[in-house]
Amino acid sequence: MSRLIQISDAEWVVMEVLWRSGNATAADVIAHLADVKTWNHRTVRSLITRLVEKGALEARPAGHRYAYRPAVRRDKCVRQESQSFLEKVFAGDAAKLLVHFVRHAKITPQEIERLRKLLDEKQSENE
Amino acid sequence: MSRLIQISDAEWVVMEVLWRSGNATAADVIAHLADVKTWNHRTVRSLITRLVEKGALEARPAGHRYAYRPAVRRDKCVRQESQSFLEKVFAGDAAKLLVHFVRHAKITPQEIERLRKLLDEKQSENE
DNA sequence: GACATCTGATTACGCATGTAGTAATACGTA
DNA sequence: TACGTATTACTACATGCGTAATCAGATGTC
Repeated sequence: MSRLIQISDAEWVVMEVLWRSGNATAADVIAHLADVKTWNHRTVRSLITRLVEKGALEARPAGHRYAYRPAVRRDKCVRQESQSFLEKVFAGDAAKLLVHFVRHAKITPQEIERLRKLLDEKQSENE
Repeated sequence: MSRLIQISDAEWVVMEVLWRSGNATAADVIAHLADVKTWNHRTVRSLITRLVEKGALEARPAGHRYAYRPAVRRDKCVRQESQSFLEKVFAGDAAKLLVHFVRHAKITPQEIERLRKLLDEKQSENE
């Protein structure tokens, strides 16, 4: 029964702050984003409001303002975004996607090693 | 000077047809999509028109109608889409993305083998 | 040649998104 | 207590997107 929540690019940036801090006021979020984005503080508040309407954030009264916190788990949203990207661009074929990123992405030798191990695990699961 | 062209989900489906056939009339595209999508033919024509406006398709007169063909390479669009997805969801960290998909995706043993080889190549490039 | 049909051009329309502005209210400070 | 300030609520507005409809001209068909 898990409703599908679409989180836009700009909203995602806000969610990242909340996923990291777990709990914050609008002012906190605005402060965190000041380094990263040139958004007007009203813009950030609008994004927060929309995220609450969408059910991605939860607003609890805290004094005369709200404390916001995520109402959806990050990993779930990541899976959902990943899935729709996979379907749009690689026709649902994860192997093609992996080939693409292995080819075009910058990866360190350590990361390559890590991936190799993951592939091993994956293979043993299959057996 | 390569302009950034945004191709929406629905438009991408149309582009796939043109990338495959290389050259087609609107009627051809509509026919190809009939199996896959329930779109009204007017919808498909609208999408084609928008793609021409965006510069993603090229329309050449062919008799009393147009023949359309891609004006942008698929691999370039794939890279662009991949890059923005990577940045949105994995903060630009390709290794994290790869870990995610290796973990969550269905991959056959053959594909795992293929990826292993690609990692080998990648590693030797690094040296 | 008359009429149905195909095509492209133009228009529509509601919802999402990026990016705020304004109004109302509560608070803290001089 | 008066006033500037923070906060939320509501409103705005252009653009993009999904999904067509309408209009006008070219074509094929009987």
